[in-house]
Amino acid sequence: MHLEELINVLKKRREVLAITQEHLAELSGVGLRTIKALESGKSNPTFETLSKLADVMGMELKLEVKILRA
Amino acid sequence: MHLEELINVLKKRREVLAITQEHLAELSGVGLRTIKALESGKSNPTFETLSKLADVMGMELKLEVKILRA
DNA sequence: CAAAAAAGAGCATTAAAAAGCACTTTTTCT
DNA sequence: AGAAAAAGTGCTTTTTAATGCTCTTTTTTG
Repeated sequence: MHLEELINVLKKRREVLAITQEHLAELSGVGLRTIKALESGKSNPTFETLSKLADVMGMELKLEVKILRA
Repeated sequence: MHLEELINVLKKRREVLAITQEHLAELSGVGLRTIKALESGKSNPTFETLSKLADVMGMELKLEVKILRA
């Protein structure tokens, strides 16, 4: 999953939960500025930032060996 | 997946592939110092760093909505 | 066991993530 | 259309990730 894709998943999830960037900032403890930069594709977020956002939106980060396809 | 777990997965994968930190650094373009710090749990890696390492070791990062369990 | 290789750690520098503030643009809603 | 809310941007500061170099410790291997 590339960064753009990950960003889209985050945004979509926030949309589904119907919460604002500001509310997400409060819930997650991640700065609003950081969320804005992230969602608008202007940053290379740290694991911790992604983790905080994922946690509070009921998501999880995974690192897996790729499945081989025929 | 928490950071410690992710680190373990990365280390295990490198072990399976039987490559050294140095070789991984060359393959991935991530600095050796960065890999050492990451694997010894002394950093909060960026998405880009994790992505480079995952790519070259045939792994992938995922962000998913958590599955509800009974 | 001794040598070699690999991993980990200290120190310093550079680049950039995170953060807050204020302002603009876009979207939403009445 | 106009108001209000939300999202995005510029600027700045602080913190820290990433990096390289050197050295120590640990692990592997002959």
